[in-house]
Amino acid sequence: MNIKSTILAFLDWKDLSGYELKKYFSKLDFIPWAGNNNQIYTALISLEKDGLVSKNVIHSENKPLKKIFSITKEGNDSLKENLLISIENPEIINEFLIRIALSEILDKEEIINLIDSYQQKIELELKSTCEKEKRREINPNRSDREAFIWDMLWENRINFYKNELNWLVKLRNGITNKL
Amino acid sequence: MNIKSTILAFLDWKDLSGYELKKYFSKLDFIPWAGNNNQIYTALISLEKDGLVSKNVIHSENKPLKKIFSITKEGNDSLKENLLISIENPEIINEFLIRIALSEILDKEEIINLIDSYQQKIELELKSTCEKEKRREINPNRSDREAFIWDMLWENRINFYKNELNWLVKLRNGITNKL
DNA sequence: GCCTGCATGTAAGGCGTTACATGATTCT
DNA sequence: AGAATCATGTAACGCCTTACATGCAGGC
Repeated sequence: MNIKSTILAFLDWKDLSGYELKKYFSKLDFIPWAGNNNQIYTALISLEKDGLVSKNVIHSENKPLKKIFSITKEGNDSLKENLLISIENPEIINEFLIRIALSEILDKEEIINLIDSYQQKIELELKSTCEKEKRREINPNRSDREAFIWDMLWENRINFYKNELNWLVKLRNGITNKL
Repeated sequence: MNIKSTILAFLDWKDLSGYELKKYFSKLDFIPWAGNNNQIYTALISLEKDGLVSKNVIHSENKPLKKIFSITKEGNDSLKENLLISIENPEIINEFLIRIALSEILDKEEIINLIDSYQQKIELELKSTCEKEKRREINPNRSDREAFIWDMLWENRINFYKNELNWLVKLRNGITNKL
């Protein structure tokens, strides 16, 4: 799944402008290209060139011009194809793990401080994700199945943070008791 | 934590060549720059230029030349500084989540197939990580504390996969019962 | 008067991967 | 004889982020 297929899938839900896509992406935790307009605008140009989306320029009074994109038949075929091929493994880049892996040089207090600040960060993330889940600002909600899947997406992320916090307690206790 | 600090931390453990660093990185799941020699070799050149590491070229008989790098006093200071500043949040890029988020276009069977192939992938990853944990090929083991931390690193990754599998069961059941 | 939001886009650069290139030795 | 491992490095490219650039409208 690259950014182009993701844009196609959103346009399959409803017609959107680059600006709207950017906003949506930044509000959904499971989408990695958060708030990056360069990629979104250039992807849209490329998708249009390939005939996978069509553009409709809207001039409203008292409003800046807006370019609304729609998915085409070819775009739909391309999306379906990309959804079904080659699943990649999840990429977890947790720089905290690298840090404590290499922390032999630090003394006990410094490591405990590191753990505590990471824990605070995760608690904040958990809180923020829970709030987003409650608000559910963006939600296609086209079927029971889709609603269920989107609930499960939030649950996945929330579980991750909760598990991380449990693991941190064990880590902190272990280190406190050593030496 | 960037690749330079990570290299410094390994050299703080023991003197290593670029080739050895590359091998170590590829065997440790928590290090993201797996098996990328370009970055390692160029980082070493840059670290040497900045005086953070020193180089020792070894010509053994019947063996290719080997450039062994050691950490300097300045490198040690830089490492300690970098270990203590600015923790980043974990980055989780799970393209499977994007896929099912956008899967309204697919029929039930196709989604179930997607879930099953992702589950198989995670099971394989879990198995592979468990094997690596048992072997513990790379393990500085300089203190009880460090040994404990490295055990916890493996546990962190293994927990992630197990939680993902539990979540997948719930997801699959939910979708099976819908429609 | 200033900040935020709407709305478009471009430029520069960093980070990371894949592939290329070379050459010796050791294992099968 | 051929494959794998040891060991070094370079080139090209793609992905992604940050910053820059513009302009209007509405709220404080």
